Amino acid sequence: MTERAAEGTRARILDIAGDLFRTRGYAGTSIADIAATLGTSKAALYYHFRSKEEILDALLADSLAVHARIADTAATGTATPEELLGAFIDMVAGAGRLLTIFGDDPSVLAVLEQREGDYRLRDSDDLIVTALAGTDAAAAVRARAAIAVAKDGTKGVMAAAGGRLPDRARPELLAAALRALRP
Amino acid sequence: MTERAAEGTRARILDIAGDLFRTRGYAGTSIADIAATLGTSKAALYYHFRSKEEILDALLADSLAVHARIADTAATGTATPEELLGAFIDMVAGAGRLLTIFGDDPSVLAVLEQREGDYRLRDSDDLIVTALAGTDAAAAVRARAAIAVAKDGTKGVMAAAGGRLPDRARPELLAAALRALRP
DNA sequence: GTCTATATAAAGATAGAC
DNA sequence: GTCTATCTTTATATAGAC
Repeated sequence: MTERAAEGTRARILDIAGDLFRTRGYAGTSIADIAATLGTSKAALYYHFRSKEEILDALLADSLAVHARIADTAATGTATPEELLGAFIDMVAGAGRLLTIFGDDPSVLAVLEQREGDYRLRDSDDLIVTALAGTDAAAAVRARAAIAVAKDGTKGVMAAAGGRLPDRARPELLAAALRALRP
Repeated sequence: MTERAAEGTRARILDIAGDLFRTRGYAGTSIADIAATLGTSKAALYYHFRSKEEILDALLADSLAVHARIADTAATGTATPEELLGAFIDMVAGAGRLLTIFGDDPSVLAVLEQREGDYRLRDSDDLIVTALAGTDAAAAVRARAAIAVAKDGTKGVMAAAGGRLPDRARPELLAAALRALRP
C-alpha cells in the first residue's frame, strides 16, 4: 500500500516537474519549486529521486527512446518519408508535454551533450535528414523544412489548441511536411 | 578613449553572453560563467550592466523589435505570404545567434511573460497565422507549418551549416514554406 | 574600468527524528 | 514517507581600494 502510494507520488512528481521544466526551463526550475507545487518538503522529493538530474532522466527516457527508434528506422532506409514524418508528428503529439522539453531547452541539451558516450540528439537528426534527402544539398534543406513542420509545426498547432493535437490536424501537417519535402 | 573601450567591452559581453545563453540557456548561465569567458572579474561586469536581466534585455531588444514589426505588417494585411515568410527567414538568419535565444529558451520566455504590459511573443505569432490563413482551421494548420519552416527550418539549416545561412538555402526554404502553406 | 573581498540569498543535497 | 534542521556550494549583487 505504501509502495503503491510511492508509485503515485513518483508519478505526480514527474508530472509537476514536466510542467515546470517546460514553462520555466530545467535550469530555471528549482527542487523547492517542485516541492512547493507538490505540497511537500524538499527532503520528501529526495526520497523518490536521488537528484534533480535523475528527475530529468526519468522524464526524457521515453522520448529519447522513441527518437532513437525513428533514427534507427531511418538508417535502415526501409521507411518511406510518410512513415518517418508521421512518426515525428506522433512523437510530438504522443509525448505531450514531455517531448517538447528537450527540443526547446538549451539547459537540457547542455546536460545531454555533456554526457559522453550518450545518445546524440543532433546526430540522429542528421541521420534522418540523410534518409529523406540523400546527399543533395538542396534536398537536405527541404528535408529540414519537412522535419520542422513535423516537429515544430505540430508543437505550434498543439500549443494553439490547448495542448493536444486535433484529429484533423495530423493529416494536414503530414501533407504540408511532404509538400515541403518535394519540389 | 576609455569611453570607447567601454563600448567595446560592452559589445564583447553581449557577444559572449549571447553565445552562452544560446548553448546553456539563460537560467543555466551564471555571471561567473560570462566573466570567466571574458577574462575579468564578476564585479567588472556590473560596471557595464546593472544585472543579468539587463544583459538579456540588451540582447533581446533588436530581435523583439524585428518580430513586432513583422507582426504589425501582418496585421495591416498589406503584405503577401512571400514577404511575411521571407521576413521570418531573414529575421532568423540576420539575428544569427541572438534571435534563437528567445524562441528556444523557456527560462527567457518565463522572464518575458512575467512582465505584464510587455510585448507578447505568442500573441504576435497568432496575428501572423491569421494574416496567412484567415479564419479557416485547416488553413491555420498550414500557416503554422509554413511558419515552422521559416523559423525552425532556417535554424536547423543554419546549425548544420555552422551558424550561417548559405545563399542557396534561402529561396529553397521560402519555396518549401510556401508549398507547406498552400494545399 | 577593473580589482579583491564580502554581503546575502538561493541552490542542491543530506541527517536524523517521527 | 515525510518532516525540520542543516550543510555546502553557488548565485546575484555590492563596497571600496586602486
